[in-house]
Amino acid sequence: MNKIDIFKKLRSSGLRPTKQRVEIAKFLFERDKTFHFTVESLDKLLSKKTTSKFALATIYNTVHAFKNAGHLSEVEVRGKKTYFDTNVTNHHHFYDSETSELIDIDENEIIIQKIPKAPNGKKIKNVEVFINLKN
Amino acid sequence: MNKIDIFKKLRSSGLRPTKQRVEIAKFLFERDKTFHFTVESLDKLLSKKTTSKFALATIYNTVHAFKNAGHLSEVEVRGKKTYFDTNVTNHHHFYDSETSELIDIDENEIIIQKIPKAPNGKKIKNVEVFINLKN
DNA sequence: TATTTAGTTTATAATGGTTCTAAAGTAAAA
DNA sequence: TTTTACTTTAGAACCATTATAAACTAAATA
Repeated sequence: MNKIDIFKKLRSSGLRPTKQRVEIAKFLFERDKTFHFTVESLDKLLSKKTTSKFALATIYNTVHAFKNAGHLSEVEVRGKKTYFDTNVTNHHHFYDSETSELIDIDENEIIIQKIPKAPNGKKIKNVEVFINLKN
Repeated sequence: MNKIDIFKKLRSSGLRPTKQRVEIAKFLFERDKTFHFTVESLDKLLSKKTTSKFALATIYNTVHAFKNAGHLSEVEVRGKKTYFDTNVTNHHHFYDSETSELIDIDENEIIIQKIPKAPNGKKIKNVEVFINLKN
């Protein structure tokens, strides 16, 4: 994803391509593989990999803006911090609590044969499978 | 579950049956159905249903002691608060984000036909299925 | 291009759930 | 009954996250 595409991605989401957003977007989206992070880890990585400085609040703002625009998804992981994922398709996760590492599982790698009906008046929005790992 | 059983339950977990623990245990475990709660909701319910007073720290301490003893499980729900569950068997959940309500799904109500292998050197500890509901 | 306007970044304060602390209290052992 | 070890408690501390409001900047307007 080149700079023009980054600009397009931001503009089409109603986000001004500011210096900070462009740099964070480049860092997050110019990748082949899915990337998982917390705001804290992203902050550390950004200060290593770039020369710019980012206020912590800006990282929070930007990550939320990207999430609201559908460019990031939030993954529920036991613990205090919120994890984000550059993979925004429906998919599942392995979680290794030893290393706090998430690994994506493609939607079609899991087939559920039997599932209960949703309770009265409710519908199923989505199904998340979370596989905890051990050594 | 009568008072003697509550005492046994506590004693066998190495927990002194103090006034507070017994009252909280009675409230949590003398039920037919699974009960889901957060520390906040438990605090409110206890102050309604009992005449005793409990320091918030005591509720935290007690809930963690019960969890460590295997009498409660923790459920991962998107959001800030930690949810607990009196159902400590392997099972799954519906979650209704409109009402913040959890509903248990018995383990055998979900059959997974296909599942990926665990990554190199790792094993699968457990599989959690979380079904988000909508109206 | 200069000016205005609306959106953005920033440092810092505030928030809120949870954990820590250490003093007072209580159950169990001696 | 005395001692010991564990527990409760109120309040402080913690820490991830959100709010605030002043300084800044991109984009629109003139």
